[in-house]
Amino acid sequence: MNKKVTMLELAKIARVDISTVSRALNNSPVVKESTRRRIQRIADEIGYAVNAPASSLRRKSARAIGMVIPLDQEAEQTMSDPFYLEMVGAVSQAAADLDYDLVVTVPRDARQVAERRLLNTGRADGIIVIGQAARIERLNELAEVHSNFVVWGGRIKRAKYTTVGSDNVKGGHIATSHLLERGARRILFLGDPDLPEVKLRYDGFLKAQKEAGISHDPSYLLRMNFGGRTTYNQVLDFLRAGNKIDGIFASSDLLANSAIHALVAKGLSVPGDVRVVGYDNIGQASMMTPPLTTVSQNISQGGQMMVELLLAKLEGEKVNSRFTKTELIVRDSA
Amino acid sequence: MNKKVTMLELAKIARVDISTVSRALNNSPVVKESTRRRIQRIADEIGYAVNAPASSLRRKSARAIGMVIPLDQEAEQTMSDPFYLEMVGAVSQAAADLDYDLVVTVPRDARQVAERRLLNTGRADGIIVIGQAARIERLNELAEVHSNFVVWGGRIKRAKYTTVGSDNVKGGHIATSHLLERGARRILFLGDPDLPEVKLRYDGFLKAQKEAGISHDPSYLLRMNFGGRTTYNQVLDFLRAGNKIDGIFASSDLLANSAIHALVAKGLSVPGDVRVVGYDNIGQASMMTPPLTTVSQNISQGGQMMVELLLAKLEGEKVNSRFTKTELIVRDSA
DNA sequence: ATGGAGTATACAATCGTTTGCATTTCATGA
DNA sequence: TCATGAAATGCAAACGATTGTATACTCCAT
Repeated sequence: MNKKVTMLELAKIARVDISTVSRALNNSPVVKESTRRRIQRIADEIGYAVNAPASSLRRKSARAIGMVIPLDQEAEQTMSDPFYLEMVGAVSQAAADLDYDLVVTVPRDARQVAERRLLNTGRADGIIVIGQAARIERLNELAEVHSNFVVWGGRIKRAKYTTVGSDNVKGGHIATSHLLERGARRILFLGDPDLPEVKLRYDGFLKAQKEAGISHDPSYLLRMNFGGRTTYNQVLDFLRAGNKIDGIFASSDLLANSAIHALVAKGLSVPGDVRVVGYDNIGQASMMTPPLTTVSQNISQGGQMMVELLLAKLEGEKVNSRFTKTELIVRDSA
Repeated sequence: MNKKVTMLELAKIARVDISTVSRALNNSPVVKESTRRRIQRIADEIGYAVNAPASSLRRKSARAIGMVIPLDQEAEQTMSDPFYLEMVGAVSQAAADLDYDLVVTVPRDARQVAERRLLNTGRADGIIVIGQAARIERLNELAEVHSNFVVWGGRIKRAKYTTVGSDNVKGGHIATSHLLERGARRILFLGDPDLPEVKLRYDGFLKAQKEAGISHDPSYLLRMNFGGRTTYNQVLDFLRAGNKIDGIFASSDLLANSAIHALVAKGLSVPGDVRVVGYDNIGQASMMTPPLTTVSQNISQGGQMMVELLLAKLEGEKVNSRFTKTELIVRDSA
């Protein structure tokens, strides 16, 4: 049904050797400019496109990068965080700019070794892994065999691989300072400090208050996972217990949204009575109604950095910095 | 750095011909069971994995399906809708189950012909396109050249390709009935009826009210795009203008969330004074605090259906039904 | 004219699998 | 023991591109 044009046919039409066609299409400087253009024109006319598998086989490079999005146990929850899709988009575009395709894998359970498979089968030249959470050891193992992968996530001492992410301590610091500058003194923290990234944000949270000379009540911390299924009730209970707050730093925008709902339900106004700052700057944040003040992770920049770093590694460059920071910005809604 | 084990080496170790190895790994019935197991064991030991490009070249099949997520102009907005990522996850898993990889492309502008490229280069055997919105004509053109693609979206008369999606009219009907059954009489619709899917939901919305003998005031429709950047203010203005409502049917969960914020800001309680129903059942909905009542599209099932349908087409089966419906469920928060 | 330095193109090997066909191995019955 | 068919394995030709090396072609200086 589908006519498969091969390079050989194209060569015949152009009355040159197939090797010349190949060089022409790959912009080799040795082919004369006029021939190159002629060949290119014919290619467009007959709708020829280089066969990827053949090219990959010969080149020993798939011109594709793999992306692994682990979901661990709480598949549903993690999945629903818009952050991930924004990252897929950012990486896809950055890859496309460099003429690479993106092979996405969403391993069902963490035990799978999706990364290894992608690399060993030669389907991808390198891998981008989103999030390390509970997989640090596994990634360390992988690092001993393959070096061509980059991980999105916070900087972790014992990680033996290249990481890209924002400076979470700084992010927590910025968010908290934002609240302090606006007069908040009794700030509640939302998130699970057992998660590495959240822990760092919490550190920044504490640091900012210490610097400002504010004494922080350690009970002003509500542990909850990223999903936020329980956030609403937890916050409500916290308020009902008589705790007074004038600020909330939520470790994700999802949690912030839920928290705002709870505050309003309790008759508090945002940001009148309580100021709320989120984290991530998922695209939704800016349209969240009212817009949410959040710490931006510049996801698009992060995706681009990961792709560039990965390709640099593939080309054998020594990537000296093991950790690269993306920009952080407070997007204020006020 | 990376030792590349080839099938030939594996064959030597196993002291058989490379062709036997190939057949063994592909579970050909002609190789003796004992040899098959022996070869498999050795393969595991030395960590051999079939080289994908070579296999694809020879087989003339990439064992990969492409997924195109068009973002049109309002890239940001569309992108932030969690629906898309859930779909990526669903398709990825369905594909993985059938041993296919997933190549994701997020074309920057709608003018690109990402689908064609993926197919022509042989990088993907078939394509899944998410959303048709403004691209119906382009997809119709594509359909004349390639038949191996499936589109997610509402059923549209002039579409000449295979579509999978939920029954949007029915969905709108279900949502509206849900509100009516609970006593709502003055229901506001949120969404842009210029979008095909939304139009159908609106039709269902009208139909349900007509059946119930409720006269619907056509001014109870706030046009807004999926992004929902303006939803909060639009709803607030609508209320301030003195319009009374006791129900809202939002054509997406994002809009519903914004609407709830606006209602609460106006001093109305949800669902006490106004009942709100969303659409999509993005994972977030159930944890949206308070949980949102929404019409579920069963995204996971939808993704699976698309993959199965696509593979059936690839195998030449005549896919008779041009439109396949996924299940619809009202997830009630009450 | 002719040699030589470039420049442009052609030849042919190769990448790692899969698969049609030929060949060997094996068990079985005569 | 040997022919015989079936079962298991081996041989070799693809698949469609890329690339090192060899050849042909230009153009100019002698």
